[in-house]
Amino acid sequence: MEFKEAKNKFVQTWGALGSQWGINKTMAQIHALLMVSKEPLSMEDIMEELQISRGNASMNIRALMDWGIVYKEFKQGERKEFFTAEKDLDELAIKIAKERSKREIKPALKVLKEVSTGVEEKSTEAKYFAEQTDKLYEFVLKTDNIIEKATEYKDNWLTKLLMKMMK
Amino acid sequence: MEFKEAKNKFVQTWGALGSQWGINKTMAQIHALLMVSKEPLSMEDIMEELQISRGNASMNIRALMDWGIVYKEFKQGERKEFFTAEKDLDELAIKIAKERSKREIKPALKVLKEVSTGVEEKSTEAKYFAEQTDKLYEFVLKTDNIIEKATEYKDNWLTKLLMKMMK
DNA sequence: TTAAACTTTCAAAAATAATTGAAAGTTTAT
DNA sequence: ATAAACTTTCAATTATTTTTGAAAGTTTAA
Repeated sequence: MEFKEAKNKFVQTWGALGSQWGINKTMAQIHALLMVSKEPLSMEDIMEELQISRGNASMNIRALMDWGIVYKEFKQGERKEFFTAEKDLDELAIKIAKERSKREIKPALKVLKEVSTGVEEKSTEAKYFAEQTDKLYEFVLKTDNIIEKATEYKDNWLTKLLMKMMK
Repeated sequence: MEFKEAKNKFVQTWGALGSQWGINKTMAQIHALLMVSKEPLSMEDIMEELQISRGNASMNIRALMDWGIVYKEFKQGERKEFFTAEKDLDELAIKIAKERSKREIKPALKVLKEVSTGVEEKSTEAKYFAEQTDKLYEFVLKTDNIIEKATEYKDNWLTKLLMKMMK
């Protein structure tokens, strides 16, 4: 397999995986590209390599930086900005987990709490609803807590998590 | 808060959460609705409650059944089909995890393996690419294995996983 | 201060995904 | 075998999301 071909296949696959997980395809592709690039890339490089517009590149790079998984770099004597990906995979996983927890899980938990406790009605149906949403609340909360604990440790987090839970 | 209002809020929230995780909104809403319904619902019920077409209901119910998290039920003397959600949350999580692993992670792993080992070229760039994709492969594989182990246990899976890993 | 080099913004366009609804298909009862 | 009751399919439509590209904004150098 040609290097170029392999790189393209990787970038496409990572992009498709991103889509399936609610992440914009281009965003995932830029990330993929930066993951396998030894040297930081400029916006031009990225536009060129992925065949995308300047606006698209700009917006998605910004989104990746907001997630804290892509960094801006400056090169000696160069005016333009360069970008690199967070390449420590544990760190990457932690950042993504934390961000998704903050943006999606926490708000959902808030709503679950509200609806599970906020209904006065005492019909069988309403009681069942409260029961189920409460269970869901507890479950999601538990899951989120595990993620939170796990991300307190950077290296070998699972082992360390186990240690703490066992003591 | 009115029961109806709360139910609606829950269904909408669950639907939005689904979208953010790459799951069709209606699919997530149907699932949400069934989660809080004590009695099985018919396709009519679902169409009515979510204000969606018959085709939409049919396709998304089928998808939920393919995921193994919604079941068909038959009622005494009734001709039409009724549906219920898997309400055991551990079981639900396991099914979702397994299905996503099978559909998305496993195929991605295959590609990662291919591209990380398939490039002959010996340039610095190509070597770096192979290195990075290999690391990614190992990481995703490790993560997928943890999920796999975790889902071997239905109840209190984490504790049991720990036991096994500790021995 | 000016202008070149570069980045961001955002309305419009394009691409993608979800939804509809009616026809075709299936099952059940008689 | 027929028809009523119900479900599925899928081409066309609609809604949503992404992308473009040019104008506006920013920074740097001289």
